Amino acid sequence: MGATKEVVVRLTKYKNVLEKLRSLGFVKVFSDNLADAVGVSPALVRKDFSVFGLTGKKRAGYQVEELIARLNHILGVDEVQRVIVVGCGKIGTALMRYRGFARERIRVIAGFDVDPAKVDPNAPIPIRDINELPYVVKSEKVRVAILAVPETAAAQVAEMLVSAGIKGILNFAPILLKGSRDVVVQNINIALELENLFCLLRFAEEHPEEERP
Amino acid sequence: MGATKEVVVRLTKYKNVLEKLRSLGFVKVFSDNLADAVGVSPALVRKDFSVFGLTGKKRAGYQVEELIARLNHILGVDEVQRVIVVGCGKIGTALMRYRGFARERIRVIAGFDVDPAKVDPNAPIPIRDINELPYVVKSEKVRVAILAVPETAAAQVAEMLVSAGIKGILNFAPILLKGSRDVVVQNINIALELENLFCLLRFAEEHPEEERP
DNA sequence: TAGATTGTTAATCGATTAACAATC
DNA sequence: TAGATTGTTAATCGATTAACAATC
Repeated sequence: MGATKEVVVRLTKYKNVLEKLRSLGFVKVFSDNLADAVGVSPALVRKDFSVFGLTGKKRAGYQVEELIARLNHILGVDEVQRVIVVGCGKIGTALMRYRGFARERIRVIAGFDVDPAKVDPNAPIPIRDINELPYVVKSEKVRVAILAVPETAAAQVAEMLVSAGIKGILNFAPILLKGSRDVVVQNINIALELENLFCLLRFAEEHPEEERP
Repeated sequence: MGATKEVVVRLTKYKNVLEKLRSLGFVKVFSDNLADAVGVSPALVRKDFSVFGLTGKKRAGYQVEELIARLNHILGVDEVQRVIVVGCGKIGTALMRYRGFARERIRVIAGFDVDPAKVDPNAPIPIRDINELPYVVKSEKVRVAILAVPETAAAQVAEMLVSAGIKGILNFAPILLKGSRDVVVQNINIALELENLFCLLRFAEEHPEEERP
């Protein structure tokens, strides 16, 4: 069994590197090159590929173009991925307009907020009342939501998302949401990441000889 | 050797749970409780604690108050942690005012941008010209920076940060920055997280019997 | 051909867990 | 005391890597 979270994360990284190589005019690539770029061992690159039946040619490496196409297929990003942003505070609004999404074929189709003052159905990316969420999710067949509400509302809104039929949540609220059989959750806790950074820093300073994680 | 990134991440999670338990009036806690809250095994909680010499009492568990104090000390968050935000676009500005930081004793002391129109040294959190960065980092002894510049500028600005003496970078730019002996890097690639989410979702749908990562 | 690189197997490594003696 | 929980050891598990035969 290969499709662990770690493998998926690496496949996505390989793909991103490959796209950069392609834009530089590369036609073929060796496991060695990808390993260096992503920071893993060449053996792991080949192993990851073999799990998904991605093959190369001995001595000739892998075809960049073909590899990208097949990775896109495996990763299911052949087509545009549609998401909604729930909570249009500062973080939410920034995410709605985040430029990095377009390049990855991710499109934010709507934002939602409880505050009537924020609602604006005619904006380029409409902001709608949160009560309309279940209806929109159903009619637009949205499967993934970005959750950017305050901590106090997070658990409750998350439940609402799940019962509306959302299958994946990228959670920016500073609370550890747990996945279930009904929903996959990815938590991004910014303050926690910073805390960890300070902490890793301290350990790095105390034990300068050890290698970096 | 225990202080891997994973252990540090878990210690921070334990601490956050403990703070919530404390606010609920808990005085003692068992490894079992913490394990459930964080989603790991009780044995792992005890192991993590023993690595850092955190001991409890058999049958009486751990003292919440004391445990928090000692975790804070171990994690080095006894005092206020000061950071700067580099790049004051939408994400950067949102991060400068992020409420989640205050609770974790993280303070953004300044923002930096290349755009003179954004510079505002008299704002509550001043925004300064990026050329002043090396000076500010030195005089204010800043060790950690949040990088929120566009992809095209990221590598170059990161180098500038390192030569200015920054020791830790939380990178929001959609580029995989690598750490070195001089700097610890934590990458948060929002688009990549979303892509992974879509992908995990697909695998979860194809293999409904398997457990969640 | 000689040399290089893949695909895969077996070995290694590290992290997690089961289990249990100690003991409150 | 009996029962419960810690702290730790040994076993397990899974992921990574080393190594090498196949072969281009």
